[in-house]
Amino acid sequence: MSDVQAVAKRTASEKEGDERHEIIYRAVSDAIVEQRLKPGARLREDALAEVFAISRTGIRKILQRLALEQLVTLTPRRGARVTRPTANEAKDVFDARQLVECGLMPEVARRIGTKEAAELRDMAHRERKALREGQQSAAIRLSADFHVRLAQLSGNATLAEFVERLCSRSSLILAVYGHPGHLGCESHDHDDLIGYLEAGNGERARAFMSRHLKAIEASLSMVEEEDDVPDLQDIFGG
Amino acid sequence: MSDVQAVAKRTASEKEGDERHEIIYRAVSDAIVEQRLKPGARLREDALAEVFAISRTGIRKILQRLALEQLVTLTPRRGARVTRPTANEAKDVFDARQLVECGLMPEVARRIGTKEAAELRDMAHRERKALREGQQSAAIRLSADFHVRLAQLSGNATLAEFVERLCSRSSLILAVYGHPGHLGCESHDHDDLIGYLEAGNGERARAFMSRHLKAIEASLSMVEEEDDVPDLQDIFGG
DNA sequence: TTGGCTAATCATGTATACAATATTAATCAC
DNA sequence: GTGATTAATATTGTATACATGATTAGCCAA
Repeated sequence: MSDVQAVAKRTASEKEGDERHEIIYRAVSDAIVEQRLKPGARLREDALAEVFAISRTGIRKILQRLALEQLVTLTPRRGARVTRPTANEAKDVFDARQLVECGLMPEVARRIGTKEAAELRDMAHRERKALREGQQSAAIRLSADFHVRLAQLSGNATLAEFVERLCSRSSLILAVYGHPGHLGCESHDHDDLIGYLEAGNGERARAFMSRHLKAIEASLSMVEEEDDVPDLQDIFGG
Repeated sequence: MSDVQAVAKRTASEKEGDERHEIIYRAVSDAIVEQRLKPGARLREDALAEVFAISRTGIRKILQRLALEQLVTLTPRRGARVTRPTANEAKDVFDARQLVECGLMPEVARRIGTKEAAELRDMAHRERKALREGQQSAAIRLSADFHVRLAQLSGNATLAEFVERLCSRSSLILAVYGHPGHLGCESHDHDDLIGYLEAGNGERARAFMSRHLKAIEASLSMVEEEDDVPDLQDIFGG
């Protein structure tokens, strides 16, 4: 039995039965966000059902949830694949982040305390460490978690959940359009941001977050790779 | 069979088979948004399965989708009910609308054309008509649709979908905390807004939308009714 | 009547069986 | 060898059966 199975079963017996689904959902979701499952990867129901030792019924429920969060794409009778975001979707996601994440900064600056700031600093620290040590997946996750935690500090659960979705999708976007090895967020950006927030300077934090997000978006190479019916004439010079 | 034929056939079958679920989903979703199904109403799987003549499997899929959109609340082993939003959730939803809908106005003002403005005017017109004629459900739907259509005009599908969710939840909030007969949106607000947008005055539109949303929120009576263990001493004067 | 116990009923959670469809492999004609 | 046609295989879609847990009803005792 794999680790994932063991964890799922143990927790199931300890907690209530419904918790198992949540764990499996997180396992798949994490794998996608951390880019261990890459965009375009096929997710067969049977295979997942075997890996997690539950029936296809439970897997389908989880796949549908992931589909509504736009992490996987469900094509009727052709199954599930990890979503490959289009250039348009990427633009929408980053525009949305500009509007929401920047808009939240003043409120976060008002609410943040020394404890929360310390927690954020710790996350930023671990992110840099993961980057230095070449732990790509951990770094990606910590970067996304940082932005989500920030949004949660606004106290608005609805907006925080929305930001969480946007960050997950951003991870997919980076996987498709980002340069390998280059994570979206610059090393010290997050630390600088915490400084402005802790100083209560909401407007400064807002402006910095705006630049931060623009920098990430600018680092992408937005070329739609057309993997269906490539024009050979065009490629090999007709 | 050629590729083109295969694609054509697949697309055809998609429209047939999967469309039924979508129709049923809309039927339930509409009933909730239009307040024909009121917050707290029980949604039994068997009953729904019988009404729509499909098996419980399909119903569960739909209920789970509605649960993720927070229109229904799924309690393990106790089934589904139309969500009864808390006061906190209501505040979060309207704060989110302030941030997002207002933030979109400048872009909408830039993009709106005469055709789009006419469409919006027609919706506003039909909304007023429905209100006059006492068609509560129709008025609620048209009001929500107006806000959603507006968000769609921004060109950002991600944000538009988010606004759609917020408007659906707002309908639930109005059902619980609103005064009966008094719809959230004032009669001529929507028309005024279109005027600002068509004039290309994004900032004016933004400010107006802000006041508009604040007015709706202010019209609510935010008293959490405790339906479990009501204090009889308190109620009947101890 | 109130309180607590047990049994019966009902509703949901899960797995599995079967049907429908897509994909792949094999065959044949040109 | 290329292309088309058919057979096979694989994979998802749907319904149903059974298990599990919740609610209600009935009963008896205090």
